[in-house]
Amino acid sequence: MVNAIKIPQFEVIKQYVRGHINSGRWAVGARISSENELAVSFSVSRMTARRALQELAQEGLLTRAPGLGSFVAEPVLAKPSLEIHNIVAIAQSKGTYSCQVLSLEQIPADAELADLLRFEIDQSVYLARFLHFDGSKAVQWQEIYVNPKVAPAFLKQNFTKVVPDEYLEWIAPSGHVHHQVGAVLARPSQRRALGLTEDSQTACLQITRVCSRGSIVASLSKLVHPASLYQLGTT
Amino acid sequence: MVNAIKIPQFEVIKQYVRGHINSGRWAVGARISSENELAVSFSVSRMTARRALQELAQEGLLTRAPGLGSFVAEPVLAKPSLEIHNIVAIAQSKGTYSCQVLSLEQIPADAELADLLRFEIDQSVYLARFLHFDGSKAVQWQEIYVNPKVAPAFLKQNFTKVVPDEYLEWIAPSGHVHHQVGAVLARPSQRRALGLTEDSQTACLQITRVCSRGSIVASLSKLVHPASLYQLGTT
DNA sequence: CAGTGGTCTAGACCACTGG
DNA sequence: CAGTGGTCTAGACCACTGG
Repeated sequence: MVNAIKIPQFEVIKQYVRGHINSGRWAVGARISSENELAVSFSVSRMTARRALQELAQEGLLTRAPGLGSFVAEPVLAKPSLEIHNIVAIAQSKGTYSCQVLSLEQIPADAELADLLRFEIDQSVYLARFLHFDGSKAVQWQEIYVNPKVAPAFLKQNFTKVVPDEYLEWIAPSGHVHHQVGAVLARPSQRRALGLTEDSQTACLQITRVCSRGSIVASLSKLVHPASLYQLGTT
Repeated sequence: MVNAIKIPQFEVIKQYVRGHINSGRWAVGARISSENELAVSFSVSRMTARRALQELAQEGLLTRAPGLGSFVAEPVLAKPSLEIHNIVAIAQSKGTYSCQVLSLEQIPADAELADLLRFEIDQSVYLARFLHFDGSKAVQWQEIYVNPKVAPAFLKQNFTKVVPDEYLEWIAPSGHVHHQVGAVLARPSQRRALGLTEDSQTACLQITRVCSRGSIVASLSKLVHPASLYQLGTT
């Protein structure tokens, strides 16, 4: 006996059921054997058969209903999703991160901004622009609007030592973060900052990030990345 | 007694443990009560206490190890992810979808394409270009390379009646789908097809999608969307 | 060694569904 | 009504970890 790894009984039953579903022997919507039937077939207790079906239900292969039975679930093609990897965090972990402060100011919110931040019009907002580097390469242009009530000392920070987003997360952990991804053309100032020369390079991925807690918006960032440097991927 | 909904015992224990973790009374990494201890404390059987801890472990709040115990897990901030919503499927469900075939051809794979498709160089590949409409508006430009071995009859389909991707999924269900999102500038032909006039509108979101099964690549699509029409979002 | 979590049993009671 | 899944019990044996 080489490598006699013990396979749990509930796993055997799961494989059996999975096999019948994947091969199509049990059609979508069809009722499958009950816990009791499986328990008898496999000579196990009901709790063991139950565990198999339960886990398959949690994996989305089965639907179960008291009084009715277990049914082959509609095959839900795993909805593809993209991880947003933070290019700044990556540079930091490599130790090659640096940040250039382009501007720090306090402005009154115009109508559009007030709407986005759930502010009153003309309420004062911090506006900062940063250029984030990985080594000598500018990888992200950031424009961030900050709620002064959440981070009153924001403009006084030394952003060559503290990453803006980390500072905000530190003093006011955000409950919800909303992301939106789109494509934009680099504006001339952005093009210069990011070192984009040819017209063909000016396509940028823009991530709009809103950090909020409850009904209070803490910050809104626009992150612009040269398309040549930044891609979102999945499998 | 109004609305005396029965709360299962394992749920009570889960709430108890969750409370101690969220409030910080049990620090990250700390060992928590064992199954046996909880069973005694709550006057339940070990299987019930076990279920509570097991489910919390699956939710990522606990780490468990035989012989050692259960520990408060590192709080993993839910990594933000983007759903890729299929603009074509949306138009279909609205009943306003239509498709225009721009080209259908068979070409030999050049070096780059052969690499992407895991093909031999000069092996024959189907290449098709489509323009997908939602009503009278062109919402997606698609360029798709198809493996003739997977879908030999691909070029003979009537794509005003069948969506290319659905046809492929139908005759050869793909095991893995890989997506990549980037920003591109619309090429002149794409700009014309998508009805983009001003230069400022030519920023496009491009999704590269590779469908494969095992080591065989079935198709590779480049989907180009005007940035004004297509955004990816999350919460 | 005593304690941990992982698997498993043979029972039990329950609310619920269909015929 | 008999059957279903949901909850629960009081036992059991196991491989594993630390002291």
